[in-house]
Amino acid sequence: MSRAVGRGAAVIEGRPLHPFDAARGLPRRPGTGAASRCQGCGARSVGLCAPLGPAALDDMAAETERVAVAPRTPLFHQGDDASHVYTLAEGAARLTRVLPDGRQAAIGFRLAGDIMGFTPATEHAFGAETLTRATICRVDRRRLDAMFRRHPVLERRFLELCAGELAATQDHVLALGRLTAQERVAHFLLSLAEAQERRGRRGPVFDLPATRTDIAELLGLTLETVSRAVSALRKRGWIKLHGLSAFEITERPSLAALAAGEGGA
Amino acid sequence: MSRAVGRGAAVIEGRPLHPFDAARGLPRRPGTGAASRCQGCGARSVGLCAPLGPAALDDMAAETERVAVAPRTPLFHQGDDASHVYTLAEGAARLTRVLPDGRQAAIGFRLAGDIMGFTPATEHAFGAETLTRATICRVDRRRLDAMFRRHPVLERRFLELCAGELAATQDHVLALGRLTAQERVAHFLLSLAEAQERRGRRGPVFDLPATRTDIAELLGLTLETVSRAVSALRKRGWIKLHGLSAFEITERPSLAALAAGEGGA
DNA sequence: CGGCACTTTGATCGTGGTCAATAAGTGTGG
DNA sequence: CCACACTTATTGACCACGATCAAAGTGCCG
Repeated sequence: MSRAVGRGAAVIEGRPLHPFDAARGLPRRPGTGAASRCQGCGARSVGLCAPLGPAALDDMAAETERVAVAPRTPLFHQGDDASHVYTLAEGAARLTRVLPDGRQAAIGFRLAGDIMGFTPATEHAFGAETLTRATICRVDRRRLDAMFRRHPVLERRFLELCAGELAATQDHVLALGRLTAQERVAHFLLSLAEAQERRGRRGPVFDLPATRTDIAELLGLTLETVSRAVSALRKRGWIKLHGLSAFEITERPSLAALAAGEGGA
Repeated sequence: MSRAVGRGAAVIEGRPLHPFDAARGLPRRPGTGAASRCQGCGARSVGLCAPLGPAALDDMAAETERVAVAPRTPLFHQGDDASHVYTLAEGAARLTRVLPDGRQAAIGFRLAGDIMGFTPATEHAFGAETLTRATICRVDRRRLDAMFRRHPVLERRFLELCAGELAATQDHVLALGRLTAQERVAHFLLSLAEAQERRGRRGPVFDLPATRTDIAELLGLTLETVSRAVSALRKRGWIKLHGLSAFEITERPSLAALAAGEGGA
């Protein structure tokens, strides 16, 4: 339907990154062993391929394209043919929907190991774009169906991931419907920190792979309100900022209580 | 964790309805043919058992308890053991979450054919309660896993339903995050009408199986705001009310435009 | 017909949105 | 390495939508 990426290939650190649609032309390197194996999912407990054995992993890798993508690059748009399913191997991305009048909302953020764009429908109900530099695994939808037949455990895994996403999205509904601006921001920071901890991040400082505008679009607020809420949390001494793209939680219990809505309305 | 139902069995039309936990003591009538078959799911395109053949349906029926439930009856609570999966065969229900301070939000409404309470986690992340009189099919989680092995198509069906719920929930996120009160109410009425049409309802009048408070808790508003929004739509001549539990859409295009957010807010 | 739950409508208040100006952080070229 | 340009964040002043508090109205049941 729409071109996912502009003309010129983005360049970072002197190495050309593949704007996503260019990957269409890449030679699919069929299973040549460990080198082609999808590290991003195979290596972790969060990923799609977590339950697969080595042989199945190689089979999977043969069906998968692995591509580096520049920050702020659309992977697919709302309304596009749902011809592929994506796994985020590294980096951060967000899923967005647009209203006819141009208002935009982010449905959720995705980190390494998360799947994106899996749907039984024929077209994507939302768009996806990277927030940071990222590595993406892409599988053709029809090849994936064939994989399901060869490795039934994979279908079970999809079901688990899908149910997990559903739970996360329901949590988001609760936050949007019932939490105040400051509570939502606390909730967001905390869940971002927890997601990074689940992925093995150590130490007190977490990545903040999003601008105030990104956060606002996720939380149903404006960028000014997000900024005010962050400032308030900082002044209370509950969080600390390190530059623009990192933060630290200094009073987790207080932040958690606020995020859970224990402030009394 | 918590008792789902109070002591006395609710009685409607002189016939005792089973408060849900009482069903635990009911004899499970194993597959005695068509009479025990789960009509609620087997008969429609929306249900869990839609893709099953007659033999598989009987097998399924043997594993399923079918129970009539009174209006406003909790089926399970947030935090309960996720020991069963439920299908709504008739009637309407809602899924709710509560915050520690007592604020309550509805995650979504469910109509005939929808599944409730399916999760890979060990406990329910939300509670479910009927809005109207309803008929529920209940399957033990472990028996369901066994069913998955006997009828792989069933797992695929669960995946589809799960993905469908995810899409609906994401839509809800968009509505909560970006639509005004009136737009949300328009969106709600329209999607309720569409859900009933998908289930075969004919004619211009739709059930409204929810009070203003129910709708408010679903849309992240107060009951007064919902009432005002409904009145406004009525005064514009876009909808009509028929008593307290039915409504009619008289200007669908206008309502749809509003619900989609084309008002340029 | 009476009682009750739900709904509607009104008046006032507060959170967060909007518009606007300043400050901090980041990247680039001299 | 510093200066400049640009992006992103912060803070302030004001306003509007929806929340809150309160009272009257309507439909539904016994």
